[in-house]
Amino acid sequence: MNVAAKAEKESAKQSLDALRHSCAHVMAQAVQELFPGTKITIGPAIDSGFYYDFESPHRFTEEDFPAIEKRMRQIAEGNHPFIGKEVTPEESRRYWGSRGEPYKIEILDGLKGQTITHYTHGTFTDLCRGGHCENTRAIRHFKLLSVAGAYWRGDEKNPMLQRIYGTAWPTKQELDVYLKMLDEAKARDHRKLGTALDLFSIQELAGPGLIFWHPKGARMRLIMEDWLKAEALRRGYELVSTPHIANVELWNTSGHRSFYKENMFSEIEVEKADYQLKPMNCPFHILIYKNRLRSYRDLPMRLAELGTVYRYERSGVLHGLMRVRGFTQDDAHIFCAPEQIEGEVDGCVDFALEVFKTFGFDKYVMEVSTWDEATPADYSGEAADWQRAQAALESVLSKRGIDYTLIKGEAAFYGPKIDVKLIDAIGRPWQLSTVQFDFNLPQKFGLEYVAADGSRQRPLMVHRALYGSIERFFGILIEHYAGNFPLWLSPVQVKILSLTDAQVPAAQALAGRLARAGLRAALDVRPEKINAKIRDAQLEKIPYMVILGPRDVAANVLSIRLRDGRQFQGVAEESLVNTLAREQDIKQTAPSWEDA
RNA sequence: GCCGGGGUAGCUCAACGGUAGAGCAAUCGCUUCGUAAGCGAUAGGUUGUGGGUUCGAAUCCCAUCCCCGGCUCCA
Repeated sequence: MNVAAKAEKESAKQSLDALRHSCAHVMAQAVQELFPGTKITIGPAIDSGFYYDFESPHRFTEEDFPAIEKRMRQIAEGNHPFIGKEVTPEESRRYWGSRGEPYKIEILDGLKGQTITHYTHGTFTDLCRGGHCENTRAIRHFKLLSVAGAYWRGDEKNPMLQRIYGTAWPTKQELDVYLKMLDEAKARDHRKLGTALDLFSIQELAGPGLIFWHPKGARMRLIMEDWLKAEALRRGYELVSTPHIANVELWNTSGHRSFYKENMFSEIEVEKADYQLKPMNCPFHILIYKNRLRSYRDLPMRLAELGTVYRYERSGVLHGLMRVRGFTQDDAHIFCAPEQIEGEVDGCVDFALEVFKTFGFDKYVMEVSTWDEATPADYSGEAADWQRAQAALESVLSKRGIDYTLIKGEAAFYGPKIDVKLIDAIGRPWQLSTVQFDFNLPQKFGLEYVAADGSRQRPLMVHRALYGSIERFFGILIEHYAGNFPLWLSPVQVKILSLTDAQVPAAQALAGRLARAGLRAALDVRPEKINAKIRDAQLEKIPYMVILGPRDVAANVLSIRLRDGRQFQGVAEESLVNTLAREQDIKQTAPSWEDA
C-alpha cells in the first residue's frame, strides 16, 4: 500500500470513529434521560461500532433498545453541533461533582497535567478528549445491538458496569451490509453447523471445553493432520511425539510453574511425585534436543508435533472450538545457529502462506511484535539477540513484499514474534499462525551446541504454529466455508441417490467403484422420494450428488447435481471419477464443473 | 472467575402454579417416485442436578452444573 492510500484509509477511519463516538454520546444522553439515576463512565468507538458503560439502578435489556433508539433519533434530529471547550480541572470537577458523576471525577483524577476538554451537544456534556463529527445530524444510521457486563476500567476488582453496544454508519447501505454480515456470521456459527453437520460435540458429562470429534469431523481432522505432517516432512522437519503429563520438576525448570500456573491443571500425585498435564509442548522438544550433545552440523533442528495440551481456562471464556481446555497444537520448535535465523523464519512464513493458500484463504494481515527500548522491563535474553531476531522477522517480510504492522512493546518477555491474522470469507480476522523467538527456555535448560571452533554455544529457539490449534482452525474453516467444504476436505464427497429400488444394485456397485478410486462416497437408497433425498444431501452440504434413475442406468451415464444446485446429465462415469480425483488432488476450492 | 440471559424428546421450540406438547429426526407399514420435505402409525421426557415453598412446581425460592452475550485472558 502506498503512502497516500494509507493516509486516505487513516482519515476515513477517523471520520468513522468520530461518527461512532458521537453516537455513543447521544446514546448516553438518551439513556440518562430515560433512566434517571444512571451514571456515565466511558463510551468509545470500536472496530465495528461503539459502546457506552453505565452504572444504573435499572437493569438494561434488549427490550429497552427501541425506546433508547427512538430518543437517540430525536436528539440527533435536533441538529446540535458538537462543541469542544477547554476547561480547568477545578471547573470540570465542580461540574461533575454537581451532576453526581463519580466516574467522571475518577477519570479527571487520572488526567493530571493534561488539557481537559468538555464536549457538548445540545444539553448533554461529556468529559472527552474529542474526535466528534460536526453535528448530531450526521448520526442517522445506527442500531443498538447488545447489553453486557463490563468491569470499570477492565479490572475485575472494580465494580461491574452495564455496557450497551451499538453500531453506526455513514449510510443506510453500509449499516444494512453490516447487519447482514452479523446475520451471516450467526448462520455460519461453527457450534450450530458442528451440530447440524454432526462434526463434533462437547459433552456435559465429560466436562466443558473438551472436544469430541464425531466420524465426519474426525475424518476432516485426519485430512488436515495428514496434509500437515507430509508437508512438514517435505520441509525438513522431524516429527516427534511426547507425553501428555510430566513431573512438576520439568515445569519448575521451564518456569511455567511460576509464570503460567493459573492456566495449568492441578498436580496429580503418583508414588509421592507430582505430575502435571502439559499446557505447552516446548519443554518436551527441548528435552529431546538436550538428550545428547549437539553439533553445529545438526542445526537447524526442526522438531514438530501435533501436541495435545491442556490449559485451565476460566469457565466464562470457553467458546465452542475457538477456546477450549484441551486442544492439539501443530507445534514445532526450531533450534538453530544465529546465522540461520533469517532462513528459518523465512521457511516458517513460507509454510504459513502454503497453509493459507491450501485451505482457501487469500487475505491475511501480519504483525511483528518487538520490544520497546523505552521500557526495557523484564525481557529475557541478550539485547543483541533481540535485535538480530527482530531484524530477521522484518527482513523476511520486507523481502517477500508482505505488508505488516510493527507493534512495539507487544513482544512476549521471552522474544519477538510474527503473528498472522487470517481474514475469512465474511471479512472477520482470526489470530492463527505465530512465529516466536524464545530466548528464555534455551537459557533455563542450558541448551548448547558445539560450534565449528569447538566452543560451546547457545542455540536460538523459534516456536512456530501454523494452524495454531487444530480445534480452533477447524472452527475457522467451518465458519469460512459456512460448512460448504472444498472437495478434498469434505467428509462425504459424493452421495449416490437411487431414484427407485430398481437402481439400488447399480448404486451400490457405483459406490464401490468410487471408493476404489479414492473418493469418499455415501449411498442413499432409502425408499424416499428423490426430492427428499436431494434435500437431505443439500442440508448435509455434500459437494456432489449422483442421481441414478432408470434412464441413467439404461444409457450407462450419470446425472450429477452440485451443491450449488447446478445439474449435469449424461455424464460418463469415467469423466466424473477423473474430474473429482483431480479436484481432490490439487485441493481445488471451487467445483470443477463448468456450465456447458 | 464476574455481570446479564438461558437449560423442556436426538434437533428446533411451545406450555410459564392445575394431568408436559408440536415439527423434524428415529422405528414400523404403505408409496417406487427424475432434481430441496409422499402418507399413516408407533415409540420417545422423574422439564440439567439437588433441596425448599405449595393441596399441587417445567413454572416460585435457594444451591449447584452446563450453555449463550460480554468483561479479562488467549491458540
